[in-house]
Amino acid sequence: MVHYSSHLDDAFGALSDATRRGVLLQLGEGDASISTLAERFRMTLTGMKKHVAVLERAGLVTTEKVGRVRVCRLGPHRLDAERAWLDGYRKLLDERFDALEEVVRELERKEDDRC
Amino acid sequence: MVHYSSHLDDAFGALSDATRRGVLLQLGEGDASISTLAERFRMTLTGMKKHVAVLERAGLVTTEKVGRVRVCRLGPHRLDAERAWLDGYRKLLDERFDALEEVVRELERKEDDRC
DNA sequence: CGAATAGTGAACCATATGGTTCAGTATAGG
DNA sequence: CCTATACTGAACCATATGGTTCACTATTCG
Repeated sequence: MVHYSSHLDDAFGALSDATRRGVLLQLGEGDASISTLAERFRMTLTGMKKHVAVLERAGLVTTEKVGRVRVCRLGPHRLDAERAWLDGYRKLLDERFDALEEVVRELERKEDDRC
Repeated sequence: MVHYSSHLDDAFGALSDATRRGVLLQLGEGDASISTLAERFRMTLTGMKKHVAVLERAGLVTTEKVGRVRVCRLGPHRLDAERAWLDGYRKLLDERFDALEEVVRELERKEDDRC
């Protein structure tokens, strides 16, 4: 079964791992090589390379091979769409909550009528 | 290898699938049964139940068995921590960008001195 | 040149997703 | 009571994660 992953899928998926979130914060301090990242997160080069690949696919990180070193830096993705989704969801929750409140008020009003 | 998943892991993981995001938006319109959701997203009951289980583990959905129907509704999780993470990341990006600008300005100043 | 360093790729392993089918259980309703 | 409905659980399948080791390549540097 082929899986068509959207931008949101990739980004949220990339953020769903503590190591990858840590790598992003680390790269915020400055560019780093695979080795540096691997050492800091106590992992093999190969393991870290896979994480970087996931981040790269999501557009969160770009890499460039300089000599024998692969330099990793933060990519252009600012997670705007993801933030927008969360905002929309919060608005939805608020509306839903308001609707429930309305129902409660309605019930209370009827209750008052009965008395 | 035991995997200790954090709250952020679970939430971002739950959001990394279009069907699950759709289910959340759908539940924003009102509570729904597994059958209703399965039909709307053209999936078997079993498949939908698994998605709901993931959303439930993330605290985004709560369910209640009423007779033979399992009613799904939006849970208490407002994704505040996830939004905060995205905000922090954006701030990090801005700071990093500012730092790069500073470097560029510095280089330009030296260039001017040389001339 | 030769050795140490940095990365790469294949292979392997365990678990989680994202689905399915199929066989069962529980309940609503005539 | 009987049947249709709604869900549940086990089993299965393919792919993605999250790791590892090991063999290999490419580069730097003395």
